Amino acid sequence: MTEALPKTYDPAGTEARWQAAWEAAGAFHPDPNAPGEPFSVVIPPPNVTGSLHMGHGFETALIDTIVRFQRLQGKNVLCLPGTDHASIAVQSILEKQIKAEGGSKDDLGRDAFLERAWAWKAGSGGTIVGQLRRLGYSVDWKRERFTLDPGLNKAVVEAFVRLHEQGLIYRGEYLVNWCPASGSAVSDLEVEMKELDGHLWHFRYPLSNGAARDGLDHLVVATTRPETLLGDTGVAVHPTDPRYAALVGKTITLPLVGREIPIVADEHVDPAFGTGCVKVTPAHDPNDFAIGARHGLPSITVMAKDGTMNAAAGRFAGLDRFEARTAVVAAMEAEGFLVKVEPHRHSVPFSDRGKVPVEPLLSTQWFAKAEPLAARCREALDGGAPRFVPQRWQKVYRDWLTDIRDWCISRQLWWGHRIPAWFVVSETGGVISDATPYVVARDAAEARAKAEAQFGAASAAAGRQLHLEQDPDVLDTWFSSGLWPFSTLGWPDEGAADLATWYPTSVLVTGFDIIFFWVARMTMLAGALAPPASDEKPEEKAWMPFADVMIHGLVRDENNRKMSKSAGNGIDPLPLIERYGADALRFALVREVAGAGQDIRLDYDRSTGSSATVEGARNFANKLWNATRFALMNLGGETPASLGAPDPAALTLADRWILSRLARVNQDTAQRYASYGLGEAAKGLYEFAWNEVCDWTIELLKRRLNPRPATEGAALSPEALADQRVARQVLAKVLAELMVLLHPLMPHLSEELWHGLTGEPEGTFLALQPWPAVDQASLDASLEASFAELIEAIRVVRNLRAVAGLKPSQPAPVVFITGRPELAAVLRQASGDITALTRAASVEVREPAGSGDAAAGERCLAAVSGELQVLLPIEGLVDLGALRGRLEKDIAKAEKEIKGLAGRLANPNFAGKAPPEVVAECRANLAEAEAQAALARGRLEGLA
RNA sequence: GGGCGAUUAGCUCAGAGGUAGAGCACUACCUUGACACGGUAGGAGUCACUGGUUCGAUUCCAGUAUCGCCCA
Repeated sequence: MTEALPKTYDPAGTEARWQAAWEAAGAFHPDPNAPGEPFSVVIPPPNVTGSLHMGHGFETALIDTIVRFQRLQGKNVLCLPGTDHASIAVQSILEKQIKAEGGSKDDLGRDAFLERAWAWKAGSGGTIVGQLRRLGYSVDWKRERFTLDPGLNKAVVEAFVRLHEQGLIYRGEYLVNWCPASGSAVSDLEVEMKELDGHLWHFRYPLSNGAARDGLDHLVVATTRPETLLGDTGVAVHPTDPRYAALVGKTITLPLVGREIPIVADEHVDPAFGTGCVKVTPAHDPNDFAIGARHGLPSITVMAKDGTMNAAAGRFAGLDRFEARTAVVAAMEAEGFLVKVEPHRHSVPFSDRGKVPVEPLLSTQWFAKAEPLAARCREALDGGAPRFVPQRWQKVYRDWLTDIRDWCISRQLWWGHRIPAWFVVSETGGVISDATPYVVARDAAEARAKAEAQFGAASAAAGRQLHLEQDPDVLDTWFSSGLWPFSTLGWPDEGAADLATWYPTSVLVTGFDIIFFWVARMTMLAGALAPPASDEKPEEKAWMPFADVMIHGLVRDENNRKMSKSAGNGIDPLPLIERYGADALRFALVREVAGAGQDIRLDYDRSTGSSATVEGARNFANKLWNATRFALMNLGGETPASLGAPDPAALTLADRWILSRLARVNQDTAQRYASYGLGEAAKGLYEFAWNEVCDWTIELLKRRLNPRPATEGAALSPEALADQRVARQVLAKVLAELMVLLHPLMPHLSEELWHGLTGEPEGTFLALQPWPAVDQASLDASLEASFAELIEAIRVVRNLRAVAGLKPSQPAPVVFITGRPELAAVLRQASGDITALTRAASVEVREPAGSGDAAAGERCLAAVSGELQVLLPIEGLVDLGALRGRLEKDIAKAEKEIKGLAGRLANPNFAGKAPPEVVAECRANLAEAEAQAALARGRLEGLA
């Protein structure tokens, strides 16, 4: 890249080239035995059915920025990618396919179905993994994992067996969330409440045998789900409700069914809702289930697992649950039991995956006991582990871990980790029922051995031969995801090198919507299973799967709506990457994230496919490209290494300024990256690179990089050549170091430009370089302040020229008047720079001549900034009106300031109570504002 | 019902107890030997509302309103 670069940066080719080079070189495939402090991140695995959306893009940008920074810090970094097997999602895709072909999964059978599922996975599954590469993700692709991999299956089985041994997994009959669409139980977390407009039906329930109390021969119950009344086994009222006190203990004859059911008193009933009487259907409602348990009411299930009514529903058997609702209401009305119907808005639980209302259903499932697991996590949190960034999310995590309910982990599906439990079906006549004994084991052989030990003798005595059948169900996908932080590193092999080196991991980066799914379940499972603490790691924290949890917000669409597949409002990152480059997209997303944990809105024009935000980042990339292009045209073929460090004595004011700024930005940026202040890091670098490096430093260096001999054609003086070399040294150092600082955010561009600047060979990577040491000797705050004054002076001159209407090409003499010797010195020292940047015909710096500056009478352009007067003594070209306007504005501004400051100082409380340095500063500002106003007034009069 | 977050320039967002910033958009000028995906200059805000604390509040506290999210 020594030839002149094209004028515009073209990201596509560059990005593809470096991605290929990194991967080919195995640049991100770490050795667990390599030196360097371990730093590890396991990426929350995206769903294997998914394709890349902006949320992944965003999370990837964050994670990759973090791990690239840590790599530059010399850490032994592992970033491990993968996908999860998404039981329900994959199974529903396949079932749809099979149905379209006219078959069913049951025709196919389990083995053929699974074969087909793996074929699907090999084909269209995991496209997302390929798409992630387009972002330049510095993960170790050789360690890529899938939650159904054999190794991970081993971990899942081991985890199940151990948790069962510890009594943390049990089997039982409880009300679970049944998703009729997928034909499986789902966990509480996979249920989403939706507000829907429904009805509240009021039904008359007659007391048994025509009995009447206090003139009442019936109760009125209100329900949103009439079809469940077929399963009612009681009616409940509040114990203190005087209306019904006399009826408690009596019975009701259930309409349509004729069952006699008791009236019970229960605290749970809200006397103010409806009539204050509720029907109790323990088999179809979680609250009723609890009431039923408290009062010993039986549970009658009236629905089958496909959402139709079963035989217990009598004449309604076979109807779909929604048809049954209509039919039951009609029958109640016909028989005179319908009192009234009111419109009613209520929450209906929906299955996340199936998109249909879930049915609370009594069924036998496997559960993980949550409380003991959660308790250990809460204790760890009291000790500060894990550390949440931003901290407020830890409350969400803690609240969820408090009053937690048991986790239903079995799924009636085929695609997934089959539950390692074997039923001893020979004990129950070949069928699996709630009463069938079982053993939990690592494989069939172990199961048989355990069964022999437990049941062999009794069976033999009864003349039976032991027969085992494995539970057909699989485990919740999240159960395997919950093991991800250690199952991917080789657990349960506790001697695995990866596990020893990189567990616990350093940070988990994920969205707040996933705190329960991943964060909490990972910590809970780790609490029971993770490898024991090693000597170096404090006991109480060693099992915690990650030290830090960085929570990010969601990416929203241009209308601030959550992007979702069903709403169809997702913004596809891939076209944006093609259009602007992966670096631009990454930078844009990270730069927007300064308010950590806050949602970000990505502007996007759907008609053109453009995004101003990403375009801005692309422009920034192009700016860096051109700055480097400029450098390559001006470094005379030299590199930072061949040029060496500049002699401090030879540096100009501007040189020392930019080197001080560079050191400071290096320091700040490293601190921000390390503490997850990624947005701030991006913003800081953007401002530094564009404003300080490009707008000022490069402009100031131009003259020195291309010195003009005193006379046309003459040789350059030795001084000019020496200064040119200093200018080259400064430019090369600043740009090359800037590329390192930017690398975590814009890996491809920085890699490309760093190679251009340093001339390093292809096989060397910026990605693996050490972070440059902060040059402490260069830090100089007072110098930075002086330089800011110089910049201000130049701006005043430019403003004056613009206000007066001078053509940019027209030279004009510049006179500075200031009473501050140190400012005068800076201006004199920089007069060459001022000439270059303001088209000055000449630059003169002088002190105010006594009271009422003699120059005041001169007819010239004038402006006042603080204690600095700037004059442009020229005749005939002046827009006097505009100039007066400018001065009047200066005066007004100064007067406003004077008013405010004087008012404050006049308040005796201020002088008495405010800190002395604030008062002093206030006085100084007032003096300066007064001086400025006086000078500007003098100038204005001089114009008259 | 409980909790959390947001409300600052036309738009998207920073910010901090001492009189407000950036990017985009806008206006004027500039095809200047890195870059028009650029440069220079400029205009633009009662910091949602009401109280309180304070010498001083846009910033801290309380309440209100609107929007969004989580939990029940």
